[in-house]
Amino acid sequence: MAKSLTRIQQRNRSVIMDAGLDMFSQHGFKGATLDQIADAAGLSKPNLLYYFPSKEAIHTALLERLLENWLDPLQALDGAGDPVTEILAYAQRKLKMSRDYPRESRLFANEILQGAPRIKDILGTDLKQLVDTKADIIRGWSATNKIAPIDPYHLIFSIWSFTQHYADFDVQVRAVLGSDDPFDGASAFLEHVITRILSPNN
Amino acid sequence: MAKSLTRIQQRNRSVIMDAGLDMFSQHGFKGATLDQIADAAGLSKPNLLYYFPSKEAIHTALLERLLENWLDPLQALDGAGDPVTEILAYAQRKLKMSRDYPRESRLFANEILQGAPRIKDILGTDLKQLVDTKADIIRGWSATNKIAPIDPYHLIFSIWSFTQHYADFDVQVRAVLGSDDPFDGASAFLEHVITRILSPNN
DNA sequence: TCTTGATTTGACCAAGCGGTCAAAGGAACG
DNA sequence: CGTTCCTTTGACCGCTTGGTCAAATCAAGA
Repeated sequence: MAKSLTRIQQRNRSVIMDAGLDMFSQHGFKGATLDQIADAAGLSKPNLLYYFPSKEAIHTALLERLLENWLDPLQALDGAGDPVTEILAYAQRKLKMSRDYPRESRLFANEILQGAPRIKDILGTDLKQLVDTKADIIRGWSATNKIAPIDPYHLIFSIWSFTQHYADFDVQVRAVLGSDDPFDGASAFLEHVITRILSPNN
Repeated sequence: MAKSLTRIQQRNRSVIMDAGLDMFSQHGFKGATLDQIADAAGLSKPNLLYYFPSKEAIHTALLERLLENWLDPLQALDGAGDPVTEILAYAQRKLKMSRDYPRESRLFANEILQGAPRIKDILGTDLKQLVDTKADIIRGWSATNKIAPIDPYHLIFSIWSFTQHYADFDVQVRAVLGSDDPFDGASAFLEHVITRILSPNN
């Protein structure tokens, strides 16, 4: 199926999705126009619609591709590993995603901000199930005193919010810090805070 | 000046701004339409434009009103108070704003996500200056060992991101937690984490 | 070279959009 | 009751937008 695509088709679909990601992540779904996307992709608008049947289709394709990898960092959290190391590594993976894929993060943020009309069901099923599973693991670690007692759900929310903040609120962060790369500082802060919160000595 | 407004003018401007806040915070600037806003306000579109000269004007008025109070919680952080108490109280004030004014938070989030085209200058001046001032205070507390050493900027970012998360990503939070009110849990988490991070015993 | 299917485009369309305007309807006050 | 100013509206306009279509161009194999 996927192999039946021409080289030209592969290239153009890829170029279009990249241009669409630029526009949708920056202007939101309604704010982005097909003309902008076509222009950014270096194609005419009818030509763009030869590869994707509609604006909606581009957006859907982007969202689907995003969701394939969006949960990977949390999925990789290993209940058999060292608790503090695992949670810290998870947070760092998430921060790295904000650094390497800020557009994807903003695409996701736009979708959630608008009430997640296209992925609300996934949030309530796949995402909730995954978080429940990992929260159980963390709760277990707390119960056996391998980490300090803590609410696992809000811990996960705090990791999400903090790491995504550097992608979604990039402009604000750089306005305050003076446009130096904030990620190294964020990474160090993350390590310091998480180890301090979770270390079970008391 | 402001007193020269009729009762009807006051009421309608207020109703329009409320409807505009609903729409802009949910759909973004481009995603919201004058017809939607007029409809939500219970007015005809020309009537709406009798009170505000343009869609842009409604949006600007909302942003200006927002910015009047947006920085208050941080402004109130008192360098003469007890360090941990002050920072914790600041975070709780910020969380309360997410609880009481989620639409304002989302309006702000939309603006920042899109690159802050209308308030970027404020971020680099007023906001930066305020943050610098308060960061100095926090750094001072760290230096004199009244709180544990910590990067004040990323501490502030973490408070922003965590507290605003419950307004901006409300749908996701409720999808995971099952639509129970998340704010009490968030508040307890905040208190626990901040005291633990900042307590200078070591 | 010819044919076939993939690719590209200029011209076009209908709907939705922000915004205008002249005229009608109300409210307050003498 | 009449005047004046505030308020409201239906009809309309020009522009942008997502999307269509027939025709032109191109690529590749027989």
